[in-house]
Amino acid sequence: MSRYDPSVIEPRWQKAWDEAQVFAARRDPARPKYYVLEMFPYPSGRIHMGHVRNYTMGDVVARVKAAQGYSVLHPMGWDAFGMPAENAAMERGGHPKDWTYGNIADMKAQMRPLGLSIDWSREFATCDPEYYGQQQAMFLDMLEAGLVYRKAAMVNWDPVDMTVLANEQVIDGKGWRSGAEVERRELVQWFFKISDYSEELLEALDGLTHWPEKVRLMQANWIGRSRGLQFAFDTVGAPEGFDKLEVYTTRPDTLLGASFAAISPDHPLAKALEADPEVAAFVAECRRGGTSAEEIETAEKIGHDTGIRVKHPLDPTWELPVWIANFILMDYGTGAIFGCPAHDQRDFEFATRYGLPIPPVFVAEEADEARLTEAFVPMKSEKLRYVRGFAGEGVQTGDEGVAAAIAHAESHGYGAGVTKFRLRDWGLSRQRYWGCPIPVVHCAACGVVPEKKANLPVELPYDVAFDKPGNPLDRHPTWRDVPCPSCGAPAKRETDTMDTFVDSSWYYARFTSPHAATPTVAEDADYWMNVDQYIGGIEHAILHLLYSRFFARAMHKTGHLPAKAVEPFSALFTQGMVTHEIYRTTDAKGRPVFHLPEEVIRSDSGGTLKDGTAVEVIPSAKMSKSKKNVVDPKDIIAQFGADTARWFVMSDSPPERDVEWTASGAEGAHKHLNRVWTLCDRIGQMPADHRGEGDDDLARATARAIDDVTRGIEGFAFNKAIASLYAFANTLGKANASTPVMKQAIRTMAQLMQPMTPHLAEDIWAHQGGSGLCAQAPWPKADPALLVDDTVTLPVQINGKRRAEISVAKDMPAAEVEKLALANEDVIKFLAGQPVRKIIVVPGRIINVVV
RNA sequence: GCCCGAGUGGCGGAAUGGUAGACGCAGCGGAUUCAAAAUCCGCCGCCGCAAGGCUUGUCGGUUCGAGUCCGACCUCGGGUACCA
Repeated sequence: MSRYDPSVIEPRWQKAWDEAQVFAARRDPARPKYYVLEMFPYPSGRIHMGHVRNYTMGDVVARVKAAQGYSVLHPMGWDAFGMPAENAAMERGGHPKDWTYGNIADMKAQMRPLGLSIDWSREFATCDPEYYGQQQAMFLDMLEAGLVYRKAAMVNWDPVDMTVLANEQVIDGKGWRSGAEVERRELVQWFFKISDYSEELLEALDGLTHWPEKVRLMQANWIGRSRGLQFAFDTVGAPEGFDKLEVYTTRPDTLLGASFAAISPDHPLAKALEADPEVAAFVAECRRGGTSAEEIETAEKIGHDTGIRVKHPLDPTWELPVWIANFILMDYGTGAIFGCPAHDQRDFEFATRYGLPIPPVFVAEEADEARLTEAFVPMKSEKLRYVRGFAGEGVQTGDEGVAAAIAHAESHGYGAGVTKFRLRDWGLSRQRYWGCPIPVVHCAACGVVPEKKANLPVELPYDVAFDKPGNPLDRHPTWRDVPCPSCGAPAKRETDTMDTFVDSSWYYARFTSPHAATPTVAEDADYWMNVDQYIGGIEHAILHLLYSRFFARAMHKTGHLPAKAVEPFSALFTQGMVTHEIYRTTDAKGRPVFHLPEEVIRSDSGGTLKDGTAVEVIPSAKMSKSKKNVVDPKDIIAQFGADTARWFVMSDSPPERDVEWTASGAEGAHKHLNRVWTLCDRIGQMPADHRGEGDDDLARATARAIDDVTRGIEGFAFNKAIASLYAFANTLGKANASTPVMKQAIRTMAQLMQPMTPHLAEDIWAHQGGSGLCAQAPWPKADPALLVDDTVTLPVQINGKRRAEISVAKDMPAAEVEKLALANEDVIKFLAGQPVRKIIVVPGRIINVVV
C-alpha cells in the first residue's frame, strides 16, 4: 500500500460500484425491502454542508440495511418548481427552466463525488412534464372525488407591482421590491379539502411511533381540535339579515364575564357595514399589512365600535357592544367571539385600551376576588372558585365548568357543544409561472371544466418574459386561449399554478415507479411503500409532512396508493443544521462586511484577514450566503476527500442537533483516516505466522465494536458509533495479537466504517483479503459470549457522594456486596464511625450508604 | 403573539434516575528530527500546596441519589398555512 490518497481511491471505487450496479433497487420478493429517503433538495445550484450531512445520514442507513440483507431503495430527485427560479429570471434574465436544469446538473456533479449509494436511474425533477403531468392527472381525479374546490381567500397584494406576494416577500408590511404598503385582498383560489381528514390526521398520529414526539405534538397542536360552545346572539340595530351573530368559544364557563362581542374585519357583518365610511376606513386600516398569522397577531390590537348591540343569552336585558377587532381571525371558529377580558390576555388588553368592563368569573380556589392587573388564565385542569358561574358547582375545575356550561346551553336551547379544528383547507393556487399548471379551463357557458386526461400534461409554455411583475401565463394569449373541452366554445385556461408543496407531497410514491405512464404502479407501490426511514430538517415538521400525510390519503381515495400507504413515512428522523462562525469587519461607512472562512486566519483569541486586519468573530449560525459563513463541500472534497467530509459531518454532534463546521475538526477527521490507513498497512505487512499476545482481548474488543457501532447506527447515534470506532482504532493500534486476529479486526473495522467512509473501507477490505466488495459483504455479527464481563466495578457513595469503588463478581449477591463495601478502607475512613442508617445496593450499578 | 425544541470543560459532545465530562478537537509536556512538518507517548473541568470543596443556563421542588423527573424563569433556534 502507499500513501492515503482519496483523489485516487474514491473515483476508483465509485467506478467499481457503478459497474457492478450495486445500488440499483430491485423488486425482490425473496428479500425484505427497505426504503430510505432523504428530503429531496431544492436545486439552488450549490450543495452545502447541510446537504452533505442529510444525505450521508441516509446513506449510512441505506448501506447498513443493504449489508444486513435488505433490498434497498435509496433514490434522489429535485424539488424543482418554486420562486427562486422566477426571481433569478427577473434579476438576471434567462429562463426559469434553463436556470433550474442548469442548477440540477451542477448540483448533481457536486453530489456524485460523495459516493452516495443512490439509485440514480430513478432520478427525476418535479418540473419534468413527465412528473407534473401525472400530478395533473391526480388533481383531476381528486377534483372528481370532491377533494378540490374553489373559494375566496386573502392574499398579500402589492398595489404598485399589481401582484400577489409570498409572505417572505412582505417585509415590515411592505413589498420587498416596490416598498409599497401591502394590503390583504380577496381572490378566488383552489383548495384541497384537507379538513375532511382533520380528525383522522390527528388520531393517526398515535400510530406514528417511530416519529419524534415533538413533531407529533406540533402536528397535533396545528390540527388543533377543540371542544366548545357555539351559540347565536340576538342583535339589536344590525342590518337586515344579521339578526343573529354566531360565536364560538372554548370557554363557555366564562359567559358571565363577557364585556363585548367582536367580529373579524373580514366578517360578513363588517362587510355589510362598510357603507359607513368610518367602518370602511377602519376595515381598510385593518387590512394593511400581510396575511401571515405572525404579523396579524403581533400587530397592535385595535377596534371599532359598530354601535350594534347583542343581547346576552343568559339575560336578555343585558346588552353587549359589537366591535370590529383586528385580532379576530375569520378563518377560525365563526370569525366572531364574545370577549372575556378577565380570562383572556388579548381581550384584557383590548378592554383596557377601550375602557370596557373586566368582570372576573372565577378566582383561584383559595383566593378572594380582587382587581386584576392582567388576565387570569389558569390551566383548565385547575380547581377554581366561580364567583360568576352559572353552571355546575361553585368550586370546580375549568374543564368541569366548560362541560357544565355546554350542558346548560343545550338544555336551555340557546347553544350547542361543537368540536372544531384549527386546521384550514390547503390553498394550492399560486399566481405564478414556475409551477405545475392547474389543468382546468374556464368556459363562459360550462363554468370550470377539467382538461381531458388525454391532453395532459398541460405544459408550461417556454416563450415567456419576466420583464414585468405578475404571472406571464396571464399575458400569454396562445397558451391561455383554448376551446372549452366540453362545448368547444372559446375559453380560457386557468393561469394559476400549484403550490410547490403539492409536488413534494407525493414524490416518495413516484420513486417507486419513476417513469411510469400512470402516477404510480400498483405492484411497485405495494412492494416499496412505505418509506421505512425518512430523513430531513425539522423545519418541515408541520406543513410538508402534514400535507404529505393528507395527499397519501387522497391518493388512496383516488386509487393511486394502497391502503397501507396512507401513512407514507413509517419512521422519521429530523436532523439539525450545519453552522459556522461568522467573520465581520466594517467598511469606511461603518457598514458590516462579511468574510468567507478561507479568507480568515483564525487563532485562539480571534482572527485576522491575510493583510492583518482584525475581524470580529460572531458565534455560529446556520450557514448562509449573506453572512458568508459557508464552507463549500467541493473544496473540502478537493482537500481531504469525500470520506473525510462524510466522517466529520457524522462524527461530532448528535444528528438531531446542529453541527458546527470547524476547519480543525475536518483536519482531525482526516488525520484519523490516515491513521487507519497506516494501521492497515502495518497489519498487511505482518508475517502470516506471527504469534502475538492478547488474542482474546482483541477478539473481545472487536465484538464490542461491532455491537456498539451497530447499535449506534440503528439508534441514529452516529456520533457515538464513530466514538466507538475511534476507541477500537486506539485498541487495535496498541494491540500485538496474532496475525489472523489482527487481520480479522481490521477487516471488521473496514466493514463497520463502510457506511461512513465507503471508499477507504473498500480499499482496506481489498488489501486485507476480503472477498467481493465491502459494500456487499454481510454486516458483521458480534459473538454474544464475547460481550459479557464477569467482574464489575461498583462505585460506593456515602450520602450520594462517590467515596470509593469496589470490584466484584458480576453476579455477587447484594448482601455480600454490602459487606465488601462496608469493609472498604475509604468507606471506613469517610464513615468515621457514624451509624449506617440504610444501604442501597443497585446490582451491577452502585452502592449508596446513608448515614 | 402562539406552538415546538435546545442549553454540560477552552470547543463539539458522552452519561437505562446510579462513578458527570466516554470519544474527538484545541492546548500543554515529552520522544523522534540538524530543524520543522508529520508521527508516536503522556497530561488535560474549576478552586486549592494538600486534605478537600465546587460544577450540567437561573431559581425552587421530588428522591437514598437529579444533567436526567416536576414547577417557575432566562437565552438561543425552528414553525406560524404563498421560502423550501
